[in-house]
Amino acid sequence: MTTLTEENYIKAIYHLGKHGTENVSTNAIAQEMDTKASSVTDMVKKLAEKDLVNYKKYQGVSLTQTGVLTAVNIVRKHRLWEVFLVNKLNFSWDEVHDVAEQLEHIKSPKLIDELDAFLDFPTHDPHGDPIPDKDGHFSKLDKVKLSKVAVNTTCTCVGVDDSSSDFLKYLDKHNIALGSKIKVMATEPFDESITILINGVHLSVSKHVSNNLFVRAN
Amino acid sequence: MTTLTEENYIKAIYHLGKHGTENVSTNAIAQEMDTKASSVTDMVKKLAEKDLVNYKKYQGVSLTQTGVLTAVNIVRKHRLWEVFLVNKLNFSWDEVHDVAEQLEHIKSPKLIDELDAFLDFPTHDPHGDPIPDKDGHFSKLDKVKLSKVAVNTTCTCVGVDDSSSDFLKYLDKHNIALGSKIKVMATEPFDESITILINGVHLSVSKHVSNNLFVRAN
DNA sequence: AATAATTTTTAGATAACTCTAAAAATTATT
DNA sequence: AATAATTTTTAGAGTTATCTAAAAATTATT
Repeated sequence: MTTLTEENYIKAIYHLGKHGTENVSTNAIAQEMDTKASSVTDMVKKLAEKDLVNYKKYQGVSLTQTGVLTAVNIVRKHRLWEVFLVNKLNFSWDEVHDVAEQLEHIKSPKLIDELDAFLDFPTHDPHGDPIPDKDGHFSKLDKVKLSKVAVNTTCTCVGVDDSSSDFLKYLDKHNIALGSKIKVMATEPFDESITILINGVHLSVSKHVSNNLFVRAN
Repeated sequence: MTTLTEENYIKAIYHLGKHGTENVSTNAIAQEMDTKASSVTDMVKKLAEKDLVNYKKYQGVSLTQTGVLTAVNIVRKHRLWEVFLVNKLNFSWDEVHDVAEQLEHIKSPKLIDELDAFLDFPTHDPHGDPIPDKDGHFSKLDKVKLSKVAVNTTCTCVGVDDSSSDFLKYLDKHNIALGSKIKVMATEPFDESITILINGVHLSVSKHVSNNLFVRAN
């Protein structure tokens, strides 16, 4: 059994080291977790004894296979709860994080499987990040910035990078929401704005918008 | 802010001492929490310093006003989560407790208010126990055993006392579920069985059944 | 009312996680 | 390659919550 603290360390190592595969430095973890390097060393030793991380003095840490599995499971829980909060409880995209950080540590396999089914097996969270399935596999389709989508392609809005309330208000105003279908009609090399078709309406959006809106191919 | 452990102690005192008003002995708390009396003394001192309990050496503890409020809030969260698990995630009445024990400690006022609304402001949990509202007020209507209901009265099934799978299967078989309307038709003094009307069907149920089924007047 | 039994508290220790300050190792600079 | 700067680890200590064993207070029994 992993404690709450252990889980948070594993999560940090997972996120800092490209899914836990790369070596992560003690200081990087300390910064991410808002703690001291000496505390990290202590905990990393403990995690190494539990076979959750690979650790050699002064060489940094990476996750073992078990460690990755643990991390992916936490990510799965975190993202499913985010979907629940946004889709069912009227949370906005930028309100969910703190609560999901708490909910992700609830231990009950049945709970998370039933939640998954209740939410209709979502593949991505409200920020457009993929939700791993029960076996830890991620959907192949990755989110991309709208600005990278080729002309004449249709895609689905799956998240934002800039989550400032100004930006979210702008999206609201133009009926751009999670799940909206967007077709890229034309690009304007001059100012890098693009014209999109959304809800049957043509709309010109600036470079800032297309760079901060995540979409997924269909 | 209360820690998880503090919250569990407060909950125990609340349940043992008739909503925290009566004095509770150190040993009783120790037994309830599966810990040692000396640990209880230590924690109770800490809670007293935080003004959550009234404590005089060798005299037992009761909850202060703040303590009761804290306890009621935890009860509210616990019971709302139970409703969620049963009504939305296909948990059975007897599977919910352990998970709800974890979920009740999640800290987010918005979460619990939205959950309340999402569940349509339930007044009772799957065991028939009342859910306090935001201000800590309980519904006046209390659950009673079916055996206490007067002939010719209609009531609603709100919970069970015996939650053995045999009993739950029996209820299932006769279409007795949470929310079922039950009218008491006749009582049989001879073996204390009673005849009820449920889903338009007359059914004779034994003393055991009527003593382990909780209902509420309409 | 004195003694026995029980309950509760205190004292001292342990485990998990954290910290500060100093030492050791690594990396960067000249 | 030697020295400086940085990073990482160790050593020792604090906090929270727990425990065992012994002391103190309360309650029950004779």
